[in-house]
Amino acid sequence: MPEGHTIHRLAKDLNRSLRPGPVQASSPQGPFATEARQLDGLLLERAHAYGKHLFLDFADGPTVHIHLGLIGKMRPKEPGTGIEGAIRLRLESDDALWDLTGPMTCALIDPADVADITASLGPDPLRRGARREEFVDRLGRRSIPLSAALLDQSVIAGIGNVYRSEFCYLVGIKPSTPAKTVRVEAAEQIWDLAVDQLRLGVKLNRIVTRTPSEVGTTAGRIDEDNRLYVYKREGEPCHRCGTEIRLSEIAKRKSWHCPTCQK
DNA sequence: TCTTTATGGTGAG
DNA sequence: TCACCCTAAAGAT
Repeated sequence: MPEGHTIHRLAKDLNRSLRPGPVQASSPQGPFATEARQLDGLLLERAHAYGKHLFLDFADGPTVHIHLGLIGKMRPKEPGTGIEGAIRLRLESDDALWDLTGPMTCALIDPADVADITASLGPDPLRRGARREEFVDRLGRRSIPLSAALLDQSVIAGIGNVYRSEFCYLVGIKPSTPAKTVRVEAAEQIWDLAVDQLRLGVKLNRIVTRTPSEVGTTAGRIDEDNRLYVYKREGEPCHRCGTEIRLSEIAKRKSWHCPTCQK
């Protein structure tokens, strides 16, 4: 479930559980075996995230660049767990074990590569120093639909298909609205939303856009089927006005909105 | 036991 | 614009 919040949360968890190491690295699946051997036994300097990109810096060694893509997962396992599934990279310390499966990217890179990657990205609302004006400016230059621009990682880094629909709903704008016609105040509102929502996403390790009182909890647990306003809810009534939520396709991905609440 | 879907992105034409 | 990459769980039959 990889949008930006997932990757930043991963970086946090990896820092906490694998640092400083030394870290044992292996690639049970095979394709990354040579690279894993290069990492084996090194100290993890730090894990950090930029948008949906995860970087693991090893002391006196390379950086591992991981992008989970649509189906990739990096999951903690109980130390001693056997090999199940197609594990591209396994990282182990004395008391932690992480398995990476199905990543779009898993490669060894150097600092220049890291710079190239981050330079290609728009501001990341989860990073300190990210500038709202930068986002507003980049959004204002795009004639594509707002919902498409929010998916464009060079406009804003870390937003994915869930957040884009939810943000359009929360600001009350139809997803197909050309990005450049969105008022500056609304663009600023979207950025502020992104900062708040992704931070909450990191904290909860899941996307929850509805307010706590709306979501409801059972014994302190979040009601999983009640976390979002529009995503994957086509045909169901809007939580606010009751109108049926509509599904459309924008930028080759599904997009949901309420035709009444979003004009 | 199939087929489909998924919170993503690249490269060729 | 399209084909394609990666994996696993959910849904359909």
